[in-house]
Amino acid sequence: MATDGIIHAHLTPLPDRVGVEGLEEKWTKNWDESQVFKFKGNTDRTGVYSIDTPPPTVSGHLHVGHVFSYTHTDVMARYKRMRGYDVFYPMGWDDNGLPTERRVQNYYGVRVDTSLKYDPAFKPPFEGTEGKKIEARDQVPVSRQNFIELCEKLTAQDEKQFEALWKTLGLSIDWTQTYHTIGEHPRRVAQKAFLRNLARGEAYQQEAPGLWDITFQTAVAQAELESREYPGFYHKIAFHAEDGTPIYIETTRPELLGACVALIAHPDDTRYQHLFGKTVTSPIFGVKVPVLAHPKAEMDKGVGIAMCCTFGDMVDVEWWRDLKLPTRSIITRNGRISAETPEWITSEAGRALYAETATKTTFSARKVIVEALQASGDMDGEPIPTKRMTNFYEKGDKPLEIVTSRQWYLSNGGTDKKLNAELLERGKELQFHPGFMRVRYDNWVNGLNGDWLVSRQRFFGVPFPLWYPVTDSGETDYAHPIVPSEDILPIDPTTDVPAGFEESQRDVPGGFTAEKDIMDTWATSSLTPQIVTHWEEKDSNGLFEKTFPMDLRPQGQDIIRTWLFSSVARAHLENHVLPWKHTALSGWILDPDHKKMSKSKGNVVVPSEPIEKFGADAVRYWAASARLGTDAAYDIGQMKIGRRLAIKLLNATKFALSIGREDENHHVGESAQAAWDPTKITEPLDRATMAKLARVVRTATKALEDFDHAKALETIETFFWEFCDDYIELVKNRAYGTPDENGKEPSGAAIMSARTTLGIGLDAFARLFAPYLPFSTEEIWHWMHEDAGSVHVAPWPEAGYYATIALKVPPELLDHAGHALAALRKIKSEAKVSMKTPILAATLKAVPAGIEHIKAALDDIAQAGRVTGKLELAQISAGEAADAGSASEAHDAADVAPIDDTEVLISDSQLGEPPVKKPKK
RNA sequence: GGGCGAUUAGCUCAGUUGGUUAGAGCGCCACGUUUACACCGUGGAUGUCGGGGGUUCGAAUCCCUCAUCGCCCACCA
Repeated sequence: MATDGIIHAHLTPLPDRVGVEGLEEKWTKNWDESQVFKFKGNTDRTGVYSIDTPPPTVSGHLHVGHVFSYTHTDVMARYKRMRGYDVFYPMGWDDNGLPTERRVQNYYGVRVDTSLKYDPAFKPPFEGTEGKKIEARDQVPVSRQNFIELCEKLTAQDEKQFEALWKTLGLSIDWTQTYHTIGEHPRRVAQKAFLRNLARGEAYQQEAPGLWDITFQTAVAQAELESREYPGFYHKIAFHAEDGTPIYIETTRPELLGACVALIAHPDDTRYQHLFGKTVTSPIFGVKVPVLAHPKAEMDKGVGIAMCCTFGDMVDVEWWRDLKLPTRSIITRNGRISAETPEWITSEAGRALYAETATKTTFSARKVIVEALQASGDMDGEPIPTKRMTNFYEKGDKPLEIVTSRQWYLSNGGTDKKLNAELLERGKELQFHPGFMRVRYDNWVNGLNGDWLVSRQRFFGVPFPLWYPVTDSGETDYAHPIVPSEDILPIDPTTDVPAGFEESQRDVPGGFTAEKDIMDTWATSSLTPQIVTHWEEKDSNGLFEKTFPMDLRPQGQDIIRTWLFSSVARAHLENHVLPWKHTALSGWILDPDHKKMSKSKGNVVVPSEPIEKFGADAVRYWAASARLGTDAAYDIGQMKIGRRLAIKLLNATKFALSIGREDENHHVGESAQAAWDPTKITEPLDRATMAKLARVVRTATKALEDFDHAKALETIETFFWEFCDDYIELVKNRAYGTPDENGKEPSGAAIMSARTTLGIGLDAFARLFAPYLPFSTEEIWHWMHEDAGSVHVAPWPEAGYYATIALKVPPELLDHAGHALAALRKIKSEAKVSMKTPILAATLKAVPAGIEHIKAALDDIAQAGRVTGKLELAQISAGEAADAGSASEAHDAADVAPIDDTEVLISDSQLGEPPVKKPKK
């Protein structure tokens, strides 16, 4: 826009008939070529808006829920771009972790073996076996590096597909900034950040009992837990006091009887006071265990006294730690009872029973023990079925066991109260949208019960960049890890050799050995702000300083405890800042029956389907209609409305542009120049329309600043329909220059005023709708501004500009004029005649201000309503009308209707003859 | 058990610091080919604001309570 406020338009030929088909392809190609969404990086941090995009998992398919939340982000990105920000909007792909590992295994028929060397000539045994599982015995072992290469190969195909879909949806991503989480750069960042944590003492290793998944054979972090209902049985079992009295306990896990180290009751429990400090004997096994008191024992649960085993659950761990109990572990890492009979079971009967359970699964072992207890009479009654909540690994399907192992931990405020308080403080600093989502963060941080367990006993992922010395006697010296220098990262310790050693010294006394564990996938994902901004990267070119800390983290509400929290923790420890100012949480997508969409329910909608059917703008409209944090139903109806809106926008713009052309002695279909000079807007109705536009721009802008994209859309959309239904209808004749009933033509100034208002109005709508309907707005933008570049880098409309045009004319003038027209239309609608039917006479009634407004637009109203005779005006007050309505039913129906200040009533109307229908051509 | 959110027309949802007689779209009904739009236009009908209690001149809105739904956390004897 020029400084004189004149909007110069270069009008291109218009189509005879408009449609939304094909716009995605046309403009996606154009945007690719012109690189409108490329981050420029030529301003400082204040001119940049940076977005930490969630990298979708590239295994499998996207579903329509992705479309939903990514559209929310894209609306914001496009809005900020139009506000003049250099928007930094990268896309990542998450291909680090179990889903990808399993997929690559099945697709290529390979599995990782960290003992193998990298083979550059490796060819996988299978290719493209999607869908059918390759049995483990048919999988060929490969080195980690080979596995990563296969993963990159496979995901590259998916990424292409995903990228195409995102582009079709109109996401304004800078595709030159793409990353994937197992890629070299993210691996380097993850390892470097870990080494920094290690150097500062925030990363440490510990041998401790912890939750363990027996299927995946790995330790699991608190954040990856999921409680699920799991069926079990209560067994009432008798221990025996020294005098032989049975002491009954209740347990759901009798198979752990052999691992029992104590019985525990609450210190205040009078029933067991006499037993504290004494020992009891376990049934059959005959092992003596102490009866102890601990406040964590609950008097009203079961019989009030519990068997403490190492380890049945996390409370056992607490008791074991607090009461310094011995470790008597009988469950192995694969979830089976260990083969060797433990030395603490000494009785013959006990050892025989144990041998019977050895190497059995917990399920089978339980059966053996229960039968034995029933036979010996130590079980009271039958097992009572129960459903209890049990911890599962979120990706696993067997309950977690507790085993003791050496693991790496990262401080996250789970043990350090000061850090915990600092992280809570960061949570307060972060602006959550919607705000109530903050409590989920607070709940999580307050409920942490240990540091972040980051090591996983898996093979695919980012390796810990560590080796350990092997002593001369062949022991691994975990206490003195060997670290690489930062400049050689990323490394794989199973194939790379630490400085000062040679490959021949691997795993030999006096040499070194690799840390074979990999990091939790969140250990990489938690660093996406550092990854995308090229923290500490040589090729950064100052990118980090221009983009970090970032502005926005959009993400799902389900991963506040993982992705959001761990990112905050990492940035706090490494950069001493919050990684972003805002976080935007989208809701769930529910199917039309309000069930959450998920693969297992089989109700997932593939996003390409609705995009193809209704158009990308329509699907975006549906997504953008839902506020942040609010669940939304998959709603085809809403998409149809979006499609209708886009088509309406095309048609209204076509009209506004075609009508302006005749003035230039041009016909529709030809190019033309136009200059929409705001000083040419002189008619009160036109000014009122600009006044309302100013108000709409102000409201929409404020809503977008508050991350309320849905409210902004609603505001813009409502006014757009008013603009079409009322304003355009009112000024159509004037804009055409149509003479009135008396043959009087509108003045040139009046014609120009209408045409300019139409032009400036539609120019504004193109820009206001641009974040929501990027394709149709780009189409119309190019109809009116052929050489002006993309609407998506055009400036966002400013309320002040339109307010200046409006001068002091109030927006209510448009409302009154619109309601007056509606009143005239109602006469015809109720008489069931064509809108072309002339009105011979009518009286319009409105509040005094309304009368003034109607007078100011009377010619337009009369002509739009085809009033050929006298149009009278009569003043009423809102109060009068309401009183009249309730006091008497003798009034005209219209008088009884409740009115507000902008309502216009009608009476004494008289219709003429409907026009004769013209025969069809 | 603790917490968060929701409950408004047949459906999907707005409803601001409490303020006249609670709104929109879809769907429904009726009418209308009108030189932007039949992928359309015009007009109309539609409510125990989940229940109960309270504060107030006045409550969809604030407080208490109950119910239902969704989610988060805790609960493994």
